[in-house]
Amino acid sequence: MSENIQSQIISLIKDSLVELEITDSACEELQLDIPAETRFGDLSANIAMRLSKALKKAPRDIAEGLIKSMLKRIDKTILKDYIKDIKVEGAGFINFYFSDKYLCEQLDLILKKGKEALRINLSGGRAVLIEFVSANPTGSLSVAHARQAAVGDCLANVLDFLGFKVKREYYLNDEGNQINILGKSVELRINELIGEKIEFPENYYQGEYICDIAKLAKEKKIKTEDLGDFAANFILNIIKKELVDFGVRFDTWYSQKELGKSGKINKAFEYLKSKDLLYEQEGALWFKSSSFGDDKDRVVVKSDGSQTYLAPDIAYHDDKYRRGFDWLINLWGPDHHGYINRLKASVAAFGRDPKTLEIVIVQLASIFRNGVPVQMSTRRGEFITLREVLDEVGVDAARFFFLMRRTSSHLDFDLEVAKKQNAENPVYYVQYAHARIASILRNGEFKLDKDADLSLLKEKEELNLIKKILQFSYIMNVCLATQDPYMITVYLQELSECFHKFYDLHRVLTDDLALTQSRLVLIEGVRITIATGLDLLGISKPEKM
RNA sequence: GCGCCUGUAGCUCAAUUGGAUAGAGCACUAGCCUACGGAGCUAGUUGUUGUUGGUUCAAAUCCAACCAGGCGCACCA
Repeated sequence: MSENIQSQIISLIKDSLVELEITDSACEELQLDIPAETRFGDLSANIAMRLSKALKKAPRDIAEGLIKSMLKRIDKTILKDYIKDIKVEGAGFINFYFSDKYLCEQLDLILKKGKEALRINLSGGRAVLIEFVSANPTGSLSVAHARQAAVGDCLANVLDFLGFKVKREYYLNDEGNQINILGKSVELRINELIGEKIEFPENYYQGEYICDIAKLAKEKKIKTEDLGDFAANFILNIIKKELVDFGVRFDTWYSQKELGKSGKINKAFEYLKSKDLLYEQEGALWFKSSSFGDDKDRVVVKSDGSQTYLAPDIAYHDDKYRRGFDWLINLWGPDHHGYINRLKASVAAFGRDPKTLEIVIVQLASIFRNGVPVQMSTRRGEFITLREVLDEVGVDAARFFFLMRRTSSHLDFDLEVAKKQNAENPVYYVQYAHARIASILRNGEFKLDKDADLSLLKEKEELNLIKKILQFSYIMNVCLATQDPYMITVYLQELSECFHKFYDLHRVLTDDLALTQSRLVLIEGVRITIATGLDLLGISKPEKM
């Protein structure tokens, strides 16, 4: 749906409100919705209902008055050719009906400009940094990380499509407690290899991979004090490979160790001290986060002199802004939600608007096999990994399934369903539509003619298909507003359904040359839209299956 | 105890961020191949939206309380 026609309609309504001398706060935020059902038109305004109380008039009467005023003026505007009808329906909705001419022009635009016609710039020139996954380099990526990777990558694609300057970043926790324990875990396994009898503590890393790293470290004669770094580096390379194989790339890998060396943490502390936001108590150094909405103040330097995780994080997020980003998006697992307030407090402490830091909590995914939950235990190192899911169902199905549900909702991922090649599996349903169109376009007889007469498209299914295509930009708006790309998967299933229905009722390739050419244009428009959506999801768009 | 998330058809989930008769798929039943890909389509059945109040012209959606499930609540990361 072009932004243009929406704003045209909104100014038409506004002019009518002025003419009728209606003023109310409700008039300020005029908004158009896409009705749930096509029989209620193509765009709908609820302004009459919202004005009802203030004006002490029935919504339908207000709507009638507005429509009368609009119809009087519409001939002088560009909408004359694009709006077929304006009707009051239901409780007082004002429904706008597109003309066939409008639909044809929009389809024509998509054919001539390709996916560029679907693009709208909503960025306002903003630069956004999306930080996601950021898993500690102490083991393979889990399915929880996998979902974060899929959501973050897709969200970045969407924001990029909408004109934002987007960078993807992985914060690398390459020093501290976890790395020390990792090093000690490897050290113990080496001792075991030498033949010593060991007791392996429960909080050490249990996985088989620790033994593999121990063997390698022993061969390479890595010094004991370097074992942590060696293991972390080794595992990081595994993680990088897993992400590449999942189709997720990062622009920057931000090392915590480097951050520590840079002196930026001390500088951040100095700033906070100058604002009187740090104080000592019981031998520890505290950040006055409660002054900025946190439940209580937080320790940044422990009484033993070491830093908590918050210390580098404060400097890290200050640094993100200093690098020129005006919007930060962090994707976190649900176990970190208690951390949101203190980090936002740190942003506010530097005089920045905490709203420019968006924390997206990505809920967990549960893995099922034929409806039976697959048990996971991170402690024993026996969890299902991204690698296992990829090996079993492939990139396309894995990405689609991780993106199929609202990000804030739990997700049930059934490995057997993801492998099925039928209608139960939505990724195949969508890809099948794309392949089917590609197959028709490949026919040896008719070529795509960009100047086809689109006014021949008159069937209900044909017009519905165009209308569905035009909803694409609306979906983009919702993804931006919610910072959640999942709706693309829902939309693509709906668009594919519209296509399959059309396909079943109407032949594309017929004896009627003109009609054939217009229908070829129609399905190419559908193909471009599906392809654009699949690109955003990071899923292949097969010509054949 | 406090905080966050969730609760919609037998199952998995939608519902255009407060709109019109709450919709899809699976499953079940009955149909559609001398047709561009049947990996598809058509028709039928399925509801006290966890409960009770409140706000609103309008509530699955917002607010309050309660019920049930998940996850947090460190001088761990």
